[in-house]
Amino acid sequence: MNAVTERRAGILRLVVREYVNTAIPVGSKTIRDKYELPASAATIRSEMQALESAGLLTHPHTSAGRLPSDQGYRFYVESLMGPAELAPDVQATIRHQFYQAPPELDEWGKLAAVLLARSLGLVAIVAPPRSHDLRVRHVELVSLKDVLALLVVVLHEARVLKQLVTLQAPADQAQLSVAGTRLTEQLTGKTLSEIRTREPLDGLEGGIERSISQLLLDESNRELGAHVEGLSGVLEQPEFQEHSDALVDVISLIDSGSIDRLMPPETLSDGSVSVVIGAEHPTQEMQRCSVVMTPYSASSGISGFIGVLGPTRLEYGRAVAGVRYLSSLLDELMLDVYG
Amino acid sequence: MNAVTERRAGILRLVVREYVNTAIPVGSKTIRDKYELPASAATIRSEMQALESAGLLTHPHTSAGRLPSDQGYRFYVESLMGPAELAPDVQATIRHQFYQAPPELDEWGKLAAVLLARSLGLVAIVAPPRSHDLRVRHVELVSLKDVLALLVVVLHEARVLKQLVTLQAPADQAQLSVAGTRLTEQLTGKTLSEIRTREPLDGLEGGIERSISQLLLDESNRELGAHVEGLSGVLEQPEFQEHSDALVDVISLIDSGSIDRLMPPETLSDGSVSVVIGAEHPTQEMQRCSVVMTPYSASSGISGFIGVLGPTRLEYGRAVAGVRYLSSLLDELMLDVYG
DNA sequence: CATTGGCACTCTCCCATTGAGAGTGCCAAC
DNA sequence: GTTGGCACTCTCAATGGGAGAGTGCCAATG
Repeated sequence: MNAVTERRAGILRLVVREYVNTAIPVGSKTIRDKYELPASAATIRSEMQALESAGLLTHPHTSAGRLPSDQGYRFYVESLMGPAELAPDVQATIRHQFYQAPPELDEWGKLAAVLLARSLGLVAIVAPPRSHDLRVRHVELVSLKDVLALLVVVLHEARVLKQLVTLQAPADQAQLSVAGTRLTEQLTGKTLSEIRTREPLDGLEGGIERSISQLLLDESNRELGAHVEGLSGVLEQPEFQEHSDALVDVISLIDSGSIDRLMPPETLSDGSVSVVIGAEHPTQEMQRCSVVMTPYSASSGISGFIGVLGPTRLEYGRAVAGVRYLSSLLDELMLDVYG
Repeated sequence: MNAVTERRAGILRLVVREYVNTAIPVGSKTIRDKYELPASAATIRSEMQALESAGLLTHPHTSAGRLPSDQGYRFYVESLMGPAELAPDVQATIRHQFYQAPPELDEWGKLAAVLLARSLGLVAIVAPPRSHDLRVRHVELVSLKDVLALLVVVLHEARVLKQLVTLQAPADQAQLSVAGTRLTEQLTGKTLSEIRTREPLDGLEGGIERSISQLLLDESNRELGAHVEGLSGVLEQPEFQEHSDALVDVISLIDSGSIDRLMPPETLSDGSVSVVIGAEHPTQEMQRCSVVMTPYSASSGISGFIGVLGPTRLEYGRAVAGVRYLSSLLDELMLDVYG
């Protein structure tokens, strides 16, 4: 009775396509006229009833067209959507833009977010990876004036941390350079915990060593500076024109920086693109939205992720393709540079 | 006839206060009952008529209460609001928070934006100052692997720039350190234009020198990373619940990063807090909003600015007080550290 | 037995009407 | 100049068709 036959699947696919494009509940007649099915409206109606009793379509009210339920979208994503790949020329264009940009993790992340947001008209979020343990590569001290100096620490993935430090006693640039070299020798390759369990240095270098510990600690606790783009695009979606309360909730989440409630890490499956549809989302305020996301650069430490967010009525195929391609591109770029 | 007498000014002040609190057009009776004026509703009505013919009040429609026009707000801000200062204990609390934060321009900016946005329920924007000419203080090279190295340039205001560079020939850390020292000697205190007019170096150092020029150029062209906070707060304002199109326009501007169209520099008067009300704003999309902002740290180069943005119906007194205090605090902090 | 045309039914959306309420504008009286 | 009174205007919310779209169901058909 409510088994999903070939034809029903075809109709579901058409309903999803049509509804995603128009945002208007789609009726049996529309589908017949527009896609020239070899069946009458009545037949399609009864098929739609079957799809509805299978939980894949819904009714806003008794006499309106059908639209996909969360499970309907789920079925579409799993079985009907087909493989999602960007066209080769699009891939080339995107790749070109990345190789033009300055080779900075932050720049890439921003570019990825902008491209995703623009092309899909959705909110795009790119969170940079965090190294689980920060490893010192180089230490440098620059004298600013009398007892004030700038401490610059270069980490293994070419990240640069800096902090103003106040010295116990005045020191000139020559002394500071020597101290920097000494500290680099002592600390290269060490993590925070390794530095802490060492025999502490004394004098000028001891003070700087403590500053470095503090700096590493601060950095590992710092909230990741995720890139969020495309708010304005999603504002124009009809679903948010009407239920503006839903939108306010989501913007509040974005605004308050609770990225992990927008794109909860637990829904990230093993390295592939995951799709979270409507009520599947663990966060209450997000249950009118869908999220398409994937981790990247999981090679070392905590991986970052890249994803898009929009109303459940979104183009899953294009979203998955875009997210997948950009994540693989980021992986590749990072591998090139940070090895 | 339409001269603004003492009493009329008092009534205007009350209308502004009442309307700012309630967002409901205020009628003659409301004002009389709530503030116990020694005059009847009819008298107040005729006074309000005078204020309206002077262009300070408006009518949404024939039989509704009055609300301030842009010029009404302007008059309020100029003449009725009184001096705007934060209470001393509030000042102390804020100051305390700043001295607890890490001494980083970026951290301060963010904190300022968060505090302003929270306390006023408005969008707060803090744009960091840009040095007109970037002056090199220190150059450092860190070897990453074979021909890949990290170039770190410290500027005069303790800003740190970094860039990955590919060397023409492999070099070990010792060679790179020597090159860094040489470059530091050669370039300390120089600006981009000064570097360019120098006799260029050759070999390894020549390549790095070109990278430094490029890095300085990129940095001076980079759009300033302004902090924007409090979007969600302003979403709840009743004016945006209704005319959500106006909101969309503003969010689009914020989202697209056109900070200078939100808070146009030309409206910044000489170092004091400026208030831009509704249609006074040069940007079309902003003419339903007001902006309260001020520059800070104008001592050297291009100053940053700090400001808030909301519907014209905003608490000008508190906004001016908050913006003024935070800008002076930022000035003070920057003077302490960057002298 | 799946498919089809036909037809009543239901629900939304739009529009006009209505009445209550709030506030004004004006006038005559003080 | 100030006041009370009163008619007037406009919004807002509720009401009630009427048109339109789409369904649900049934009986007829191949």
